[in-house]
Amino acid sequence: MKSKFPIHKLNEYINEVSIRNNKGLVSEVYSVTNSDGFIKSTDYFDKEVYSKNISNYKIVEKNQFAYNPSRINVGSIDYLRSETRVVISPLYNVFVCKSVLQPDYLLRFLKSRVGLTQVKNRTRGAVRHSLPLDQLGEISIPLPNVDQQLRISSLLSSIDLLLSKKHNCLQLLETFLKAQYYRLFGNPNSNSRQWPKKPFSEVSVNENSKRVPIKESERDKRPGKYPYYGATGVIDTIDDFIFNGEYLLVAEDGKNLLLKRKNNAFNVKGKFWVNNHAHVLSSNGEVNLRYLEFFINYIDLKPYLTGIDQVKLNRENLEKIMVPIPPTELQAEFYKTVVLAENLKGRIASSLSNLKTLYEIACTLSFSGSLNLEMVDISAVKPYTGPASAKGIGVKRKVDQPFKNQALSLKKIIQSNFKTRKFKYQELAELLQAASSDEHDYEKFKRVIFDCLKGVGEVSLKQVFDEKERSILLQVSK
DNA sequence: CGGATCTGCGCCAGATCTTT
DNA sequence: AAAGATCTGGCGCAGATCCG
Repeated sequence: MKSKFPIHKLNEYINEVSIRNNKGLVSEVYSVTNSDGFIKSTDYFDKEVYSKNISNYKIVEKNQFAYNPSRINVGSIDYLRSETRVVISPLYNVFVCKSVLQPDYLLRFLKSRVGLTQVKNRTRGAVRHSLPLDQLGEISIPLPNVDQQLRISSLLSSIDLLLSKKHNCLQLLETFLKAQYYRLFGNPNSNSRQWPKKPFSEVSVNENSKRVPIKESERDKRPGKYPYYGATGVIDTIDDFIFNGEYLLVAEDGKNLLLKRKNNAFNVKGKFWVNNHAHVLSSNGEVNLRYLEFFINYIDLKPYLTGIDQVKLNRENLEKIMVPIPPTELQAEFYKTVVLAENLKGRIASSLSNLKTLYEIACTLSFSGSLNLEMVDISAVKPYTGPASAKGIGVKRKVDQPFKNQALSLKKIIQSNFKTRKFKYQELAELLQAASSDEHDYEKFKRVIFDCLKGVGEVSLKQVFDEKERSILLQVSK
């Protein structure tokens, strides 16, 4: 990895934390997922998936990191942002950063292309690719001073903010369309406007027979520009097409028919391929295809679903659905709104994809140290000031290296300890960086220490090798 | 004995097989 | 061949097993 910043091994700046919930003081159970990071377990899963007894769970505090060793390669890592403590399953590894390494900077690095490559290279195991904490520690990270880290974080998070605002715009448009549908047609479930009804089979042409599933390995051999559709959207691309024109696709199976996290009916135009998980429908002129699409998305499909284990909307049941038929003019009015909204959605989506590219570029340039970050305003940013005390909240199973009081100045620490104190190179590097210096070479340490010891009488400074720690220490003695 | 690591379960979504 | 049923691998977890 190339960078203008000094490169360091991560293990110099992180310490494992393993504090259990033995006293049962923490009841908020979280998970760390690849899509949402830290999230309340019951918000992510439909039911309680965690143990009834959570006394062995690990307690996580604000700014501490947690990751799933078998899932970090797909992004299951995050640091806790909330003020309140939470507990997570003991399978997670929990660690804390020293103050010279800002959590947000570290997270963005580990999720960047160059960070993720290192993560993937260090995982072990054949079936489960697992990354133990000591291997995470072997990762090299470009480490500028705290000020620079904050600027990089701030720059990247401002792009993130724009991305989420664009996502919100897309959501708003969805809400707007639903409101428009209800305004024009009333409630689709109860047919509150009492429009005349026809079965689905009479208002569309089913073209399921033309579908062809192609297995993934085959698709890999046939790369191309045509989208390949599954139950709820594009899942791949391929070198050929079997449909050409405007169609309505309706999911045939999958839990999404109940959960509705994505649309079950969607409009597709142009040349494309469909596997055997979506019904393919074209218009027979009875109703506007787009009206039909939104109708399917807004109604409750539960009465039409079969399958005990695997949820399914088979063709027979789909064709039984009674579709209210509002006047053609109203359908045309709705269609006009849909086209306008989608035009807007398309423009937002393309700027979203540009923004994602921008984020990637900003990431690469930031970590390589080739951006001038003076323009980034960090006056409102509160830097992370190091690990908090975990006293009294649980039982520590593993004793960590005690952290030094960062509030004390380097000079005070050295002066008050000079008689017997030994200083680890790393400890000094940390203190020096905390004092916002980005230099940390051995000669500088000596100068700083001699500076600090001025006026305390005659002292000597020598290097000793610590057998136990297997590292070189600086010893100050009279 | 306690912490680290491995194994397997339930669930999901897409892939593939079986029946009509 | 179409429709439906079953299989498969990935995910996130719990609990068993391993090991110093």
